[in-house]
Amino acid sequence: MHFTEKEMVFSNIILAWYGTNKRALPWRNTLDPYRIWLSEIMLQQTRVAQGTPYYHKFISAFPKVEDLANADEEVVLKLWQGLGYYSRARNLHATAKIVVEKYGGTFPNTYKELLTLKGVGDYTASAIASICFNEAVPVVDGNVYRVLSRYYGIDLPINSPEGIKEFKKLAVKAMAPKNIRDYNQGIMEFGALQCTPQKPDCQTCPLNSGCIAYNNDRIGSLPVKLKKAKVKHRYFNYLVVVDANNQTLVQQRTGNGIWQQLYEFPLLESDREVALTEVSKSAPEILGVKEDAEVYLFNDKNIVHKLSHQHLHTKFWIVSTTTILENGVPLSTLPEYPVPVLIADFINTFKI
DNA sequence: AATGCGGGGCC
DNA sequence: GGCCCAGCATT
Repeated sequence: MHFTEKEMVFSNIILAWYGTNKRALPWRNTLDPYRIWLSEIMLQQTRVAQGTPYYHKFISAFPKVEDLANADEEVVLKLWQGLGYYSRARNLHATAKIVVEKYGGTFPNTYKELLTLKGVGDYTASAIASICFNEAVPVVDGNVYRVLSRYYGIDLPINSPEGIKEFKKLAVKAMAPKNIRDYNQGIMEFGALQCTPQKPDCQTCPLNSGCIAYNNDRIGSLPVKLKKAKVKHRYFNYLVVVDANNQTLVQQRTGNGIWQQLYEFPLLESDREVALTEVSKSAPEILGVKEDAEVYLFNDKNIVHKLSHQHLHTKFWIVSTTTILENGVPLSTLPEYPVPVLIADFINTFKI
């Protein structure tokens, strides 16, 4: 292996910077693969500040991987509620079961084997392998893309196949294989705290003299990222039925799309807004209640729930019926179901 | 090679 | 309103 001086300088500065600037995060006091894995899954596309409370909740509820494996999926999803990207929770649960059943409760200890686990891709396998087992594999996350693209002046789009390949190669060259555990965490921490997306602190940056972006006034234009698709607008009409026993109906989302396995009220989706008369006409049949049900709109203005690629224009319709629901659940039990934030917010404000 | 998948914080 | 966040799976 050959190291150029530039790469030695880079990794050494990252290591030195990390030594004096690293935060005391809850998963930094352990090398337990279970805890590292849990933290890494939670932090995928998620800020440390948002993920941290969930890490504590999960460690408290499931101290060992066996505890997680033995839990009901619904309990796992309920604890995950609000963190988003719910496939992570389902894959987390599935992987816990595999680790227990196939690996006897001990996580695999190589990048290659870790990569076979559900929800564990190149980044996460590298993170676990390097942090827990000192395997010399570089992590490439959003922070690393930003730091490398700026320091080395690389303008390949970080979300293009070619860019992903090139940055991975560069990451291999730039890393400190003998101190991979600290180097990997260090470059991410550096990206999170010093070389930030907006207004990086270049004045105090220990890498600024060798930083191509900084020295060519290109900080604001690196990294390069291809634009994503436009947001799609959807119109959700939730039918919140209330029967004479204060019961309502909920259902689990199945199939493809958002919020798989989470609960919601019976949903009437349309390509544009619908009026009270239309809802009044169709609600009884959808819900299986008498025609004389009374329908009124709960939220005067649309609630616009924003996801990355979708804006959900939502109305909650209260359907009051004298019918006693066969499959109804007490309104008081609604807080027990794993639901999307859109539904959780409604439940919190809907008090009869 | 593209697209879908959450929610929140910051500007 | 746009961007980004310790990315992954699917097509």
